[in-house]
Amino acid sequence: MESRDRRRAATLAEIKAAARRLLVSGGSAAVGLRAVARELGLTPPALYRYFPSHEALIGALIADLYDELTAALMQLQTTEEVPDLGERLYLLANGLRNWGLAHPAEFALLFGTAVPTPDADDHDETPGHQAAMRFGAVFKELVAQIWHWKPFPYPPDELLGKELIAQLTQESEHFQGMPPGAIYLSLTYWTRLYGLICMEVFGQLHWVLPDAGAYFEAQLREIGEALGLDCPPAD
Amino acid sequence: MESRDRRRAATLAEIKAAARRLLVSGGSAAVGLRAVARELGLTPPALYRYFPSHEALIGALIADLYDELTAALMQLQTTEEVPDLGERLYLLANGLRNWGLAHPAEFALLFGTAVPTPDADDHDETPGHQAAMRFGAVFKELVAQIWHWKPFPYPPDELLGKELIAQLTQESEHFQGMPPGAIYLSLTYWTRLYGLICMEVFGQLHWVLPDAGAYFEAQLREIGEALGLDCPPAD
DNA sequence: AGCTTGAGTGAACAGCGTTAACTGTTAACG
DNA sequence: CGTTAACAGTTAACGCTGTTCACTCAAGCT
Repeated sequence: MESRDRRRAATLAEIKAAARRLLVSGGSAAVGLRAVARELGLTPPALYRYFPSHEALIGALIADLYDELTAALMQLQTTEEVPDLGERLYLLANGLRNWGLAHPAEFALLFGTAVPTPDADDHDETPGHQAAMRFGAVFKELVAQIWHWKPFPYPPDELLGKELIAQLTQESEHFQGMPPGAIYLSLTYWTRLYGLICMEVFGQLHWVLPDAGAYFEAQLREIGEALGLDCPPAD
Repeated sequence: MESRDRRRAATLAEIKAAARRLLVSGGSAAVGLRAVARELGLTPPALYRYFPSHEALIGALIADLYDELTAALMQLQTTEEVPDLGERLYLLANGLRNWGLAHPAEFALLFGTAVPTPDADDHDETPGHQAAMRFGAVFKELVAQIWHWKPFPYPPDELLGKELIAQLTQESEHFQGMPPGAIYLSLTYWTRLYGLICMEVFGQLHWVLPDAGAYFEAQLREIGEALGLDCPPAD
């Protein structure tokens, strides 16, 4: 005798499972309210008992995917107990890339063209945004750990400019007290990694590199060395 | 007495103008066949005299925007006659960023989530893709000019790895005979610039930097120096 | 047992891209 | 000059979308 709440939770999970199935097979455009309902043998209005709108359904799916990705990356760090934090970062970076390559549709939903809408006042308190923050924290915390474990040399303040230093100093508390120059390098790592993976997954590197694997490796070595981590050689 | 062809060309231009107006005011989702027709005081099927489908209309709009961006960047290089090629690259990079920040909706249409569809066989011979190639050539040619003007030091082959060197060597003819290491650095420049601008325009940097201008400047200096260009100091 | 809650349905609305058949106007040709 | 063919544009309709409202019916709680 399934309790009513359990039944509800079960169908809710089925809905999101069907939504994801459609996402994988046909891209984000294929995950429509009616299509999801069709997948479950329900009529479209039935889904409104579970989500207030189509957008909310997509939002929940996004949040789930973020959490799944976050969990996968955290597990990647902890299963094989790697003491070297630099190697952990390497695993993390490759984990994100592999996830993106293995799940391009999901990746596109999470990281493709996020905020073109300039509606400022509604602070993103959506579950998707919060899950994105949790995801970002994985990298942020590991980089901060690396800094406190083996502080890496960072560019002198004169090179970054007063204004940037001021902005980065303001973020110091969110980076566990790292100095602005170190935050700059961390941000550079994230920026380059993110851009690289997006370009590869979205196929914007095909015109010059059919297989960007080797390029990614080289870039990863470069930005790893910038953080004072000794990386494995190329060949 | 307007010739028939002229009238046709005029309405065709009006259609694309209306489409762009809708794009700017409401994002790419607002650019619908019926909305465009409404904007011109026409009925939706009338547009099928000018475009075989909604997708084709969007494609033409994309091609136009690419060409406009390309023209703006090329003009930026030639109006003020700057002999220093490094400064030209700097102007180009800033020009692309400024265009993206000034026209976020258009930028998103061009560079947001381009190729999630894994349909391989239909070689992209669409006007949009061709215009994108023309756009990319602007950067590619300038970087090649810089190389032949003042060859910059590039990482030794051992650092990049045999496979990457092999891939880059294959692209040497498309880069005016540049050695693989130099192509690698050029690619790095483009990759970092592109990723940086996308992240800023799409608002994925807001959570750490409300105004990414100073960060962009610093990054530009960094990648410029990697190409042997002496950049203006920070403050 | 009776009342309430809630999941699900059917019908409907507005909007979307697209097609077919049809109406004028306009340019071209014998 | 008059005929004809091409062409811009319309109306009506199809199937699709997200969404709302009124309704049914079974399960749960008191």
